[in-house]
Amino acid sequence: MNTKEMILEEALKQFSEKGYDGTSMSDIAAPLGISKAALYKHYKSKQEIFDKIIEESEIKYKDLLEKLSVHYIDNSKKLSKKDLDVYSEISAKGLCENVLTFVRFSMTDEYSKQVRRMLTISQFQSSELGQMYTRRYVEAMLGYDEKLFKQLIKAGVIKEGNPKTLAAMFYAPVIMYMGIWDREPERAKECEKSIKNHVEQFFMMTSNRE
Amino acid sequence: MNTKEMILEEALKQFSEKGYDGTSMSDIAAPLGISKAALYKHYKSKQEIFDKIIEESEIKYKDLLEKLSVHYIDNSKKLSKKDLDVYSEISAKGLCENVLTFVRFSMTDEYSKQVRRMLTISQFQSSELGQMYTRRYVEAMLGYDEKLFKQLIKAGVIKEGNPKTLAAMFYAPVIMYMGIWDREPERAKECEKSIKNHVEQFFMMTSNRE
DNA sequence: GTCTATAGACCGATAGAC
DNA sequence: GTCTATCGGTCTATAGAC
Repeated sequence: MNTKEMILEEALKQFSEKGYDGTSMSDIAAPLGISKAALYKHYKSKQEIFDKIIEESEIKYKDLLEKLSVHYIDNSKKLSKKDLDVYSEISAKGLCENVLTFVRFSMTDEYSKQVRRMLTISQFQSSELGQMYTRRYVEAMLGYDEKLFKQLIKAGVIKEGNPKTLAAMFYAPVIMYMGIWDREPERAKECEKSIKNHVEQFFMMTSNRE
Repeated sequence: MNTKEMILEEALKQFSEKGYDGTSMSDIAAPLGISKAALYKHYKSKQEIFDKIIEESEIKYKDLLEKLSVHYIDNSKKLSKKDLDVYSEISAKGLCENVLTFVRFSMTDEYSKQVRRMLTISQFQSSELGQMYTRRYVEAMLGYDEKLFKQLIKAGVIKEGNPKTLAAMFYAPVIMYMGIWDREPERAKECEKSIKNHVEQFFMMTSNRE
Protein backbone atom coordinates (compact mmCIF):
# COMPACT_ATOMS: atom_id res chain seq x y z
CA MET A 1 0.00 0.00 0.00
CA ASN A 2 1.35 3.43 -0.90
CA THR A 3 1.68 6.39 1.44
CA LYS A 4 -1.34 8.21 0.01
CA GLU A 5 -3.61 5.30 0.91
CA MET A 6 -1.96 4.70 4.27
CA ILE A 7 -2.68 8.30 5.21
CA LEU A 8 -6.40 7.82 4.50
CA GLU A 9 -6.44 4.60 6.50
CA GLU A 10 -4.77 6.14 9.54
CA ALA A 11 -6.84 9.32 9.33
CA LEU A 12 -10.08 7.32 9.18
CA LYS A 13 -9.03 5.33 12.23
CA GLN A 14 -8.40 8.46 14.25
CA PHE A 15 -11.34 10.51 12.95
CA SER A 16 -13.63 7.63 13.94
CA GLU A 17 -12.21 7.57 17.47
CA LYS A 18 -11.63 11.23 18.28
CA GLY A 19 -13.53 13.12 15.62
CA TYR A 20 -12.27 15.62 13.06
CA ASP A 21 -11.42 18.40 15.51
CA GLY A 22 -9.92 15.97 18.01
CA THR A 23 -7.42 14.65 15.47
CA SER A 24 -4.39 16.70 14.41
CA MET A 25 -2.17 16.32 11.38
CA SER A 26 0.67 15.26 13.69
CA ASP A 27 -1.56 12.55 15.15
CA ILE A 28 -2.04 11.14 11.68
CA ALA A 29 1.60 11.44 10.65
CA ALA A 30 3.24 9.98 13.77
CA PRO A 31 2.01 6.35 13.50
CA LEU A 32 3.06 6.35 9.84
CA GLY A 33 6.59 7.39 10.81
CA ILE A 34 6.51 10.56 8.75
CA SER A 35 6.33 14.24 9.63
CA LYS A 36 3.15 16.19 9.35
CA ALA A 37 4.75 18.35 6.65
CA ALA A 38 4.93 15.25 4.45
CA LEU A 39 1.14 14.93 4.58
CA TYR A 40 0.83 18.17 2.67
CA LYS A 41 2.70 16.68 -0.28
CA HIS A 42 -0.21 14.24 -0.66
CA TYR A 43 -3.21 16.32 0.40
CA LYS A 44 -3.53 20.05 0.41
CA SER A 45 -5.42 20.23 3.72
CA LYS A 46 -6.91 18.23 6.58
CA GLN A 47 -10.35 18.84 5.12
CA GLU A 48 -9.27 17.26 1.84
CA ILE A 49 -8.24 14.09 3.68
CA PHE A 50 -11.66 13.94 5.34
CA ASP A 51 -13.45 14.54 2.05
CA LYS A 52 -11.43 11.84 0.29
CA ILE A 53 -12.34 9.32 3.01
CA ILE A 54 -16.02 10.14 2.58
CA GLU A 55 -15.79 9.94 -1.19
CA GLU A 56 -13.99 6.59 -1.14
CA SER A 57 -16.39 5.16 1.44
CA GLU A 58 -19.35 6.06 -0.74
CA ILE A 59 -17.95 3.94 -3.56
CA LYS A 60 -17.09 1.03 -1.27
CA TYR A 61 -20.51 1.13 0.36
CA LYS A 62 -22.28 1.02 -2.97
CA ASP A 63 -20.16 -1.97 -3.94
CA LEU A 64 -21.10 -3.76 -0.74
CA LEU A 65 -24.82 -3.21 -1.23
CA GLU A 66 -24.46 -4.24 -4.86
CA LYS A 67 -23.03 -7.55 -3.69
CA LEU A 68 -26.03 -7.96 -1.40
CA SER A 69 -28.33 -7.08 -4.31
CA VAL A 70 -29.46 -3.92 -2.60
CA HIS A 71 -29.71 -1.13 -5.14
CA TYR A 72 -28.90 1.86 -3.14
CA ILE A 73 -29.11 5.12 -4.99
CA ASP A 74 -31.75 4.28 -7.51
CA ASN A 75 -34.75 4.28 -5.25
CA SER A 76 -36.92 5.50 -8.08
CA LYS A 77 -36.33 2.42 -10.14
CA LYS A 78 -38.32 -0.71 -9.75
CA LEU A 79 -36.65 -3.89 -8.58
CA SER A 80 -34.50 -5.42 -11.29
CA LYS A 81 -35.45 -8.60 -13.06
CA LYS A 82 -32.74 -10.35 -11.08
CA ASP A 83 -34.19 -9.19 -7.77
CA LEU A 84 -37.61 -10.39 -8.68
CA ASP A 85 -36.27 -13.78 -9.66
CA VAL A 86 -34.33 -14.07 -6.46
CA TYR A 87 -36.96 -12.82 -4.07
CA SER A 88 -40.21 -14.00 -5.51
CA GLU A 89 -39.47 -17.47 -4.24
CA ILE A 90 -37.35 -16.65 -1.26
CA SER A 91 -38.33 -18.06 2.11
CA ALA A 92 -38.68 -16.01 5.26
CA LYS A 93 -35.80 -18.03 6.65
CA GLY A 94 -33.64 -17.02 3.70
CA LEU A 95 -34.46 -13.39 4.27
CA CYS A 96 -33.45 -13.66 7.90
CA GLU A 97 -30.10 -15.09 6.82
CA ASN A 98 -29.70 -12.27 4.30
CA VAL A 99 -30.18 -9.58 6.94
CA LEU A 100 -28.00 -11.32 9.51
CA THR A 101 -25.19 -11.60 6.97
CA PHE A 102 -25.42 -7.89 6.31
CA VAL A 103 -25.44 -7.08 10.02
CA ARG A 104 -22.52 -9.34 10.88
CA PHE A 105 -20.42 -7.90 8.10
CA SER A 106 -21.29 -4.29 8.97
CA MET A 107 -20.48 -4.83 12.62
CA THR A 108 -17.28 -6.86 12.38
CA ASP A 109 -15.59 -5.36 9.33
CA GLU A 110 -13.16 -2.80 10.70
CA TYR A 111 -13.48 -0.41 7.77
CA SER A 112 -17.30 -0.37 7.84
CA LYS A 113 -17.23 0.19 11.57
CA GLN A 114 -14.84 3.12 11.37
CA VAL A 115 -16.76 4.84 8.58
CA ARG A 116 -20.06 4.43 10.41
CA ARG A 117 -18.61 5.83 13.62
CA MET A 118 -17.01 8.74 11.82
CA LEU A 119 -20.24 9.60 10.04
CA THR A 120 -22.23 9.24 13.24
CA ILE A 121 -20.18 11.87 15.07
CA SER A 122 -19.98 14.09 11.98
CA GLN A 123 -23.63 13.93 10.93
CA PHE A 124 -24.44 17.48 12.06
CA GLN A 125 -21.33 19.09 10.58
CA SER A 126 -23.08 19.89 7.32
CA SER A 127 -26.43 19.20 5.72
CA GLU A 128 -24.64 17.12 3.08
CA LEU A 129 -23.24 14.77 5.72
CA GLY A 130 -26.62 14.55 7.40
CA GLN A 131 -28.33 13.63 4.16
CA MET A 132 -25.62 11.11 3.35
CA TYR A 133 -26.05 9.48 6.74
CA THR A 134 -29.80 9.14 6.28
CA ARG A 135 -29.50 7.86 2.75
CA ARG A 136 -26.77 5.38 3.56
CA TYR A 137 -27.78 3.97 6.92
CA VAL A 138 -31.55 4.35 6.83
CA GLU A 139 -33.12 4.79 3.43
CA ALA A 140 -30.97 2.44 1.38
CA MET A 141 -32.18 -0.63 3.23
CA LEU A 142 -35.58 0.80 4.04
CA GLY A 143 -36.42 1.55 0.43
CA TYR A 144 -35.24 -1.86 -0.62
CA ASP A 145 -37.20 -3.66 2.07
CA GLU A 146 -40.30 -1.71 1.12
CA LYS A 147 -40.17 -2.97 -2.44
CA LEU A 148 -39.38 -6.43 -1.21
CA PHE A 149 -42.37 -6.56 1.10
CA LYS A 150 -44.56 -5.28 -1.70
CA GLN A 151 -43.48 -8.33 -3.68
CA LEU A 152 -43.87 -10.71 -0.78
CA ILE A 153 -47.39 -9.46 -0.08
CA LYS A 154 -48.30 -9.76 -3.74
CA ALA A 155 -46.89 -13.30 -3.78
CA GLY A 156 -48.93 -14.11 -0.69
CA VAL A 157 -45.92 -15.00 1.40
CA ILE A 158 -46.69 -12.48 4.13
CA LYS A 159 -49.92 -10.89 5.33
CA GLU A 160 -51.53 -7.76 3.95
CA GLY A 161 -50.19 -4.44 5.19
CA ASN A 162 -48.58 -1.16 4.19
CA PRO A 163 -45.15 -2.12 2.76
CA LYS A 164 -43.53 1.08 4.01
CA THR A 165 -44.75 0.59 7.56
CA LEU A 166 -43.72 -3.05 7.44
CA ALA A 167 -40.25 -2.12 6.20
CA ALA A 168 -39.81 0.32 9.10
CA MET A 169 -41.03 -2.22 11.63
CA PHE A 170 -38.64 -4.75 10.19
CA TYR A 171 -35.50 -2.67 9.69
CA ALA A 172 -35.65 0.06 12.38
CA PRO A 173 -35.07 -2.39 15.25
CA VAL A 174 -32.02 -3.70 13.36
CA ILE A 175 -30.62 -0.15 13.20
CA MET A 176 -31.42 0.33 16.87
CA TYR A 177 -29.56 -2.78 18.02
CA MET A 178 -26.61 -1.91 15.75
CA GLY A 179 -26.44 1.43 17.55
CA ILE A 180 -26.21 -0.25 20.95
CA TRP A 181 -23.61 -2.63 19.52
CA ASP A 182 -21.49 0.32 18.34
CA ARG A 183 -21.72 2.22 21.60
CA GLU A 184 -21.28 -0.78 23.88
CA PRO A 185 -19.21 -3.43 22.07
CA GLU A 186 -19.28 -5.64 25.15
CA ARG A 187 -22.97 -6.21 24.40
CA ALA A 188 -22.25 -7.51 20.90
CA LYS A 189 -23.49 -11.04 21.54
CA GLU A 190 -26.64 -9.76 23.20
CA CYS A 191 -27.39 -7.43 20.30
CA GLU A 192 -26.76 -10.10 17.71
CA LYS A 193 -29.18 -12.36 19.53
CA SER A 194 -31.79 -9.61 19.79
CA ILE A 195 -31.57 -8.95 16.07
CA LYS A 196 -31.88 -12.66 15.35
CA ASN A 197 -34.92 -12.91 17.61
CA HIS A 198 -36.45 -9.85 16.04
CA VAL A 199 -36.17 -10.94 12.40
CA GLU A 200 -37.41 -14.43 13.21
CA GLN A 201 -40.39 -13.23 15.17
CA PHE A 202 -41.16 -10.59 12.62
CA PHE A 203 -41.61 -13.22 9.95
CA MET A 204 -43.57 -15.45 12.30
CA MET A 205 -45.93 -12.57 12.98
CA THR A 206 -46.35 -11.51 9.40
CA SER A 207 -46.18 -14.90 7.70
CA ASN A 208 -49.32 -16.30 6.09
CA ARG A 209 -48.44 -19.83 7.23
CA GLU A 210 -49.89 -20.10 10.69
CA MET B 1 -30.75 34.04 34.95
CA ASN B 2 -27.31 34.31 36.51
CA THR B 3 -23.98 34.10 34.69
CA LYS B 4 -23.23 30.56 35.83
CA GLU B 5 -26.41 29.29 34.20
CA MET B 6 -25.98 31.44 31.11
CA ILE B 7 -22.55 29.88 30.56
CA LEU B 8 -24.06 26.39 30.60
CA GLU B 9 -26.78 27.46 28.21
CA GLU B 10 -24.36 29.00 25.72
CA ALA B 11 -21.88 26.12 26.02
CA LEU B 12 -24.63 23.56 25.36
CA LYS B 13 -25.72 25.48 22.31
CA GLN B 14 -22.23 25.45 20.86
CA PHE B 15 -21.26 21.93 21.93
CA SER B 16 -24.40 20.66 20.21
CA GLU B 17 -23.48 22.44 16.99
CA LYS B 18 -19.71 22.08 16.79
CA GLY B 19 -18.84 19.42 19.36
CA TYR B 20 -16.60 19.64 22.41
CA ASP B 21 -13.31 19.99 20.52
CA GLY B 22 -14.83 22.37 18.00
CA THR B 23 -15.88 24.83 20.68
CA SER B 24 -13.34 27.03 22.46
CA MET B 25 -13.67 28.89 25.72
CA SER B 26 -13.55 32.16 23.76
CA ASP B 27 -16.43 30.92 21.61
CA ILE B 28 -18.53 30.44 24.73
CA ALA B 29 -17.51 33.73 26.35
CA ALA B 30 -17.94 36.03 23.35
CA PRO B 31 -21.76 35.83 22.91
CA LEU B 32 -22.14 36.42 26.66
CA GLY B 33 -20.11 39.61 26.38
CA ILE B 34 -17.48 38.43 28.86
CA SER B 35 -13.85 37.39 28.51
CA LYS B 36 -12.82 33.75 28.57
CA ALA B 37 -10.87 34.39 31.79
CA ALA B 38 -14.18 35.15 33.49
CA LEU B 39 -15.41 31.65 32.70
CA TYR B 40 -12.75 30.23 35.00
CA LYS B 41 -14.23 32.08 37.96
CA HIS B 42 -17.33 29.93 37.54
CA TYR B 43 -15.93 26.62 36.30
CA LYS B 44 -12.44 25.30 36.77
CA SER B 45 -12.14 23.83 33.27
CA LYS B 46 -13.88 23.31 29.96
CA GLN B 47 -14.44 19.68 30.90
CA GLU B 48 -16.26 20.74 34.06
CA ILE B 49 -18.69 22.80 31.98
CA PHE B 50 -19.39 19.78 29.79
CA ASP B 51 -19.87 17.50 32.79
CA LYS B 52 -22.24 19.96 34.45
CA ILE B 53 -24.38 20.10 31.31
CA ILE B 54 -24.60 16.31 31.24
CA GLU B 55 -25.40 16.14 34.93
CA GLU B 56 -28.13 18.77 34.72
CA SER B 57 -29.64 17.20 31.61
CA GLU B 58 -29.90 13.86 33.38
CA ILE B 59 -32.07 15.42 36.07
CA LYS B 60 -34.24 17.32 33.60
CA TYR B 61 -34.73 14.24 31.43
CA LYS B 62 -35.85 12.16 34.39
CA ASP B 63 -38.33 14.89 35.29
CA LEU B 64 -39.72 14.88 31.76
CA LEU B 65 -40.22 11.12 31.71
CA GLU B 66 -41.73 11.29 35.17
CA LYS B 67 -44.30 13.72 33.81
CA LEU B 68 -45.08 11.27 31.05
CA SER B 69 -45.32 8.48 33.64
CA VAL B 70 -42.31 6.73 32.20
CA HIS B 71 -40.12 5.45 35.00
CA TYR B 72 -36.74 5.62 33.54
CA ILE B 73 -34.00 4.29 35.78
CA ASP B 74 -35.92 1.67 37.70
CA ASN B 75 -36.31 -0.88 34.98
CA SER B 76 -36.18 -3.66 37.53
CA LYS B 77 -39.34 -2.53 39.26
CA LYS B 78 -42.75 -3.52 38.13
CA LEU B 79 -45.13 -0.91 36.84
CA SER B 80 -46.50 1.22 39.62
CA LYS B 81 -50.09 1.03 40.78
CA LYS B 82 -50.69 4.34 39.07
CA ASP B 83 -49.39 3.03 35.75
CA LEU B 84 -51.59 -0.01 35.92
CA ASP B 85 -54.63 2.10 36.64
CA VAL B 86 -53.87 4.43 33.80
CA TYR B 87 -52.91 1.87 31.19
CA SER B 88 -55.14 -1.09 31.88
CA GLU B 89 -58.03 0.76 30.33
CA ILE B 90 -56.18 2.92 27.87
CA SER B 91 -57.15 2.77 24.25
CA ALA B 92 -54.78 2.28 21.36
CA LYS B 93 -55.73 5.77 20.25
CA GLY B 94 -54.74 7.16 23.61
CA LEU B 95 -51.39 5.45 23.40
CA CYS B 96 -50.76 6.96 20.00
CA GLU B 97 -51.46 10.38 21.43
CA ASN B 98 -49.11 9.69 24.33
CA VAL B 99 -46.21 8.81 22.02
CA LEU B 100 -46.89 11.69 19.67
CA THR B 101 -46.88 14.11 22.57
CA PHE B 102 -43.50 12.80 23.67
CA VAL B 103 -42.11 13.02 20.14
CA ARG B 104 -43.39 16.51 19.49
CA PHE B 105 -41.96 17.80 22.75
CA SER B 106 -38.60 16.08 22.22
CA MET B 107 -38.27 17.45 18.72
CA THR B 108 -39.46 21.03 19.21
CA ASP B 109 -38.10 21.84 22.67
CA GLU B 110 -34.80 23.62 22.05
CA TYR B 111 -33.11 22.30 25.17
CA SER B 112 -34.03 18.65 24.49
CA LYS B 113 -32.84 19.02 20.93
CA GLN B 114 -29.48 20.46 21.90
CA VAL B 115 -28.80 17.84 24.55
CA ARG B 116 -29.71 15.03 22.16
CA ARG B 117 -27.46 16.43 19.45
CA MET B 118 -24.59 16.91 21.86
CA LEU B 119 -24.90 13.38 23.17
CA THR B 120 -25.19 11.98 19.66
CA ILE B 121 -21.88 13.44 18.56
CA SER B 122 -20.21 12.63 21.91
CA GLN B 123 -21.47 9.07 22.30
CA PHE B 124 -18.10 7.47 21.52
CA GLN B 125 -16.03 9.79 23.70
CA SER B 126 -16.27 7.50 26.70
CA SER B 127 -18.03 4.29 27.62
CA GLU B 128 -20.03 6.23 30.22
CA LEU B 129 -21.46 8.55 27.58
CA GLY B 130 -22.23 5.60 25.31
CA GLN B 131 -24.10 3.83 28.07
CA MET B 132 -25.95 6.99 28.99
CA TYR B 133 -27.05 7.46 25.38
CA THR B 134 -28.38 3.92 25.16
CA ARG B 135 -30.12 4.10 28.48
CA ARG B 136 -31.67 7.49 27.85
CA TYR B 137 -32.70 7.35 24.20
CA VAL B 138 -33.31 3.65 23.72
CA GLU B 139 -33.86 1.58 26.82
CA ALA B 140 -35.90 4.00 28.87
CA MET B 141 -38.84 3.94 26.47
CA LEU B 142 -38.19 0.40 25.29
CA GLY B 143 -38.30 -1.07 28.78
CA TYR B 144 -41.43 0.89 29.55
CA ASP B 145 -43.18 -0.14 26.36
CA GLU B 146 -42.28 -3.75 27.03
CA LYS B 147 -44.06 -3.74 30.37
CA LEU B 148 -46.94 -1.87 28.84
CA PHE B 149 -47.44 -4.39 26.06
CA LYS B 150 -47.25 -7.18 28.58
CA GLN B 151 -50.20 -5.56 30.31
CA LEU B 152 -52.08 -4.91 27.11
CA ILE B 153 -51.65 -8.52 25.99
CA LYS B 154 -52.78 -9.76 29.37
CA ALA B 155 -55.79 -7.47 29.19
CA GLY B 156 -56.57 -8.80 25.73
CA VAL B 157 -56.29 -5.41 24.06
CA ILE B 158 -53.64 -6.51 21.60
CA LYS B 159 -52.74 -9.86 20.10
CA GLU B 160 -50.38 -12.43 21.57
CA GLY B 161 -46.68 -11.92 21.02
CA ASN B 162 -43.32 -11.40 22.69
CA PRO B 163 -43.60 -8.04 24.54
CA LYS B 164 -39.92 -7.22 24.02
CA THR B 165 -40.10 -7.79 20.28
CA LEU B 166 -43.32 -5.83 20.09
CA ALA B 167 -41.77 -2.94 22.01
CA ALA B 168 -38.84 -2.83 19.56
CA MET B 169 -41.14 -2.95 16.56
CA PHE B 170 -43.18 -0.15 18.05
CA TYR B 171 -40.50 2.18 19.33
CA ALA B 172 -37.49 1.63 17.02
CA PRO B 173 -39.20 3.24 14.01
CA VAL B 174 -39.99 6.25 16.19
CA ILE B 175 -36.28 6.59 17.06
CA MET B 176 -35.41 6.17 13.39
CA TYR B 177 -37.70 8.95 12.19
CA MET B 178 -36.53 11.22 15.01
CA GLY B 179 -32.98 10.69 13.71
CA ILE B 180 -33.96 11.81 10.22
CA TRP B 181 -35.80 14.76 11.74
CA ASP B 182 -32.66 15.81 13.63
CA ARG B 183 -30.34 15.49 10.65
CA GLU B 184 -32.72 17.03 8.12
CA PRO B 185 -35.02 19.51 9.89
CA GLU B 186 -36.61 20.46 6.59
CA ARG B 187 -38.22 16.99 6.63
CA ALA B 188 -39.87 17.57 10.01
CA LYS B 189 -43.44 17.47 8.70
CA GLU B 190 -42.75 14.32 6.71
CA CYS B 191 -41.19 12.59 9.72
CA GLU B 192 -44.02 13.57 12.02
CA LYS B 193 -46.47 12.14 9.54
CA SER B 194 -44.46 8.93 9.20
CA ILE B 195 -44.41 8.47 12.95
CA LYS B 196 -48.14 9.11 13.12
CA ASN B 197 -48.75 6.57 10.37
CA HIS B 198 -46.52 4.07 12.04
CA VAL B 199 -48.08 4.17 15.49
CA GLU B 200 -51.59 4.06 14.06
CA GLN B 201 -50.87 1.14 11.78
CA PHE B 202 -48.99 -0.66 14.50
CA PHE B 203 -52.07 -0.69 16.69
CA MET B 204 -54.26 -1.63 13.78
CA MET B 205 -52.02 -4.60 13.08
CA THR B 206 -51.73 -5.76 16.65
CA SER B 207 -55.19 -4.88 17.90
CA ASN B 208 -57.60 -7.66 18.76
CA ARG B 209 -60.51 -5.70 17.34
CA GLU B 210 -60.53 -6.57 13.65
C1' DG C 1 8.78 12.65 -1.13
C1' DT C 2 10.95 13.28 2.93
C1' DC C 3 12.91 16.21 6.40
C1' DT C 4 13.63 20.44 9.84
C1' DA C 5 12.28 24.85 10.91
C1' DT C 6 9.07 28.17 11.38
C1' DA C 7 5.16 31.38 10.65
C1' DG C 8 1.03 32.94 12.60
C1' DA C 9 -3.12 31.91 14.81
C1' DC C 10 -5.43 29.95 18.44
C1' DC C 11 -5.81 26.85 22.43
C1' DG C 12 -6.77 26.08 27.74
C1' DA C 13 -5.59 28.02 31.75
C1' DT C 14 -3.52 31.51 35.13
C1' DA C 15 -1.91 35.99 37.42
C1' DG C 16 -3.00 40.04 39.19
C1' DA C 17 -5.24 44.72 38.88
C1' DC C 18 -9.70 46.85 39.79
C1' DG D 1 -16.73 38.86 39.11
C1' DT D 2 -14.78 41.16 35.54
C1' DC D 3 -10.91 42.72 32.97
C1' DT D 4 -6.10 42.69 30.34
C1' DA D 5 -1.99 40.41 29.71
C1' DT D 6 0.41 36.49 29.34
C1' DC D 7 2.18 31.63 29.71
C1' DG D 8 3.33 27.41 27.49
C1' DG D 9 1.69 24.71 24.25
C1' DT D 10 -0.60 22.98 19.90
C1' DC D 11 -2.76 23.84 15.68
C1' DT D 12 -2.77 24.10 10.26
C1' DA D 13 0.01 25.11 6.81
C1' DT D 14 4.29 26.62 4.34
C1' DA D 15 9.36 27.30 3.02
C1' DG D 16 13.29 25.45 1.60
C1' DA D 17 17.17 21.97 2.01
C1' DC D 18 18.21 17.24 0.57
